[in-house]
Amino acid sequence: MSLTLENLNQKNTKTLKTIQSEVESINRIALSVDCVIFGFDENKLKVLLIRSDLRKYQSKWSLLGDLIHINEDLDAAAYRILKQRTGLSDVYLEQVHTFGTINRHPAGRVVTVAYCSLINIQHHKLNIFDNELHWHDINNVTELAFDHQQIFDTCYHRLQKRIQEHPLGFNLLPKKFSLRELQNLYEAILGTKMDRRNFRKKFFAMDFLIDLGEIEQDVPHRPGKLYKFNYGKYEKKKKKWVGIDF
Amino acid sequence: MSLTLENLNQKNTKTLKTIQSEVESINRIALSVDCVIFGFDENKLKVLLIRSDLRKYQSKWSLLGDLIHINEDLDAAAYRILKQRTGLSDVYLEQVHTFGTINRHPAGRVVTVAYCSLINIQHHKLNIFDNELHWHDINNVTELAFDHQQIFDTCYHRLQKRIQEHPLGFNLLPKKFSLRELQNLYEAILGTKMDRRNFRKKFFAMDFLIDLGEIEQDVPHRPGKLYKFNYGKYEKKKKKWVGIDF
DNA sequence: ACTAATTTGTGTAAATATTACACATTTACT
DNA sequence: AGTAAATGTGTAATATTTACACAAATTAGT
Repeated sequence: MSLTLENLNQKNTKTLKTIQSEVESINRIALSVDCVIFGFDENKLKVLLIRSDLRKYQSKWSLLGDLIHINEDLDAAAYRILKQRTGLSDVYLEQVHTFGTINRHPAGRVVTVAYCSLINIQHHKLNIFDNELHWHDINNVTELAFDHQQIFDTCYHRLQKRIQEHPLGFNLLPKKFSLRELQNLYEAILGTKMDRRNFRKKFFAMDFLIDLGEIEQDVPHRPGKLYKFNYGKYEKKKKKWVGIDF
Repeated sequence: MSLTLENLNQKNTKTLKTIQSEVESINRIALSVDCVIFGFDENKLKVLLIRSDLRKYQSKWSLLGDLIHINEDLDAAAYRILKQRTGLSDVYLEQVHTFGTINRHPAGRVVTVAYCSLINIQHHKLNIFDNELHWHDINNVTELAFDHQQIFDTCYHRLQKRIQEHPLGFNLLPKKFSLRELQNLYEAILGTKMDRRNFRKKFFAMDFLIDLGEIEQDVPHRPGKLYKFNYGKYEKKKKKWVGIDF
């Protein structure tokens, strides 16, 4: 498109009153939040799904979502919706992306803000099971309702990126974990296999793991040492700078 | 917070009709887009700002924003608003983050979706100058209207990260550029100084620069060679994988 | 108590990437 | 012709990444 008369002639300054009237009337849109909650169990990455609220769509799984209230902070809405749907609190939610194509929702114009989180399934027991809430292996997530597949994919890619740059993974493990568990986690999330010796060398070189002087129990083979993550040291030493790399 | 009776008793399933009525009435919110348009000129990173539409706030600069229409895709709204405010089209906009605290806007509840872009100031001449639209050196961006400082900061950090991982910077340079111009760009955006020899080595090793066999004109010193970026080769060879690093 | 199966724990050499650093060359200007 | 300014280039030291193999610890089965 090129420059049009409409653009040239339009005077963009508006009064507060004009804007107030626009805000109060013609341009209001329903806003929702959808939460993509990742967890890790049995060496598989999982995600929490429910049957859609819309009975019409209950043959498909959907993300945890609801409309946000007009007098509610966006982040607060995300926490409220998560709690309402799952009973979970004390979970850190990160905003990922906002999806706003016109026809994404069958009930009308609804723009949705996607949030995602990573939790330890053992530490965060679900308290509410409405709409068949339960964990799904991410490799079986397919044909979600509405545009939820796209939202899920976006959040999953974000997760893959973030876990390489931040120590998110430790949230998904028991408080005391072995290096094998840590590697299984990375392999599950990144969908790849890694060399065991190099993986260990990498983490030992970072020097953020504390050897607890304990070993795994009840494993049918040589038990591994248990570690915990040194968040304090990480906060002090974390990378300020990376280089140009593409 | 722990589990409450309210949570246990709430039945989360709703009918389509219930949702439709929520979408159509109580929960509608004004949505806006704000654009953070970065450009590069005179070895400085710049950003496009206007005086706020609200006369009351016209002593402060603000981002390019407007309300989105109820029947308009979110991305389309961003492009429309950019065009309306600046006359610019053919500019790639990337969504960055959505800001939704209750009192962020004086005209009422307005949730805003921030988009950002990087353009070559020479290639994209502005056609509209309402509200004193013009380029500001990013080092002089301070005290923006509303929460626009926060939005700007978020977009600037995103830019700093993305330019290290993707070849965005070439959009900001002339079609033919010298390595010094490229380095100035990176130094301006990242706010740092780099070693000239190592910078060159890095880019030559990537092997995405095409030597045009031409040299700079009208420089008061030895002219540098001119290059262009090989987008085709980049698309084929670009990094699929990075490692764990934090 | 022995054996088999499984997984942990460890080291090194080669290749690659990063860093710090200095001087001769080219051009415009006077 | 001389000066000022920026370009273009190389190397040695260090750090990081990669590929790769074998002994030790434990359980389960006999």
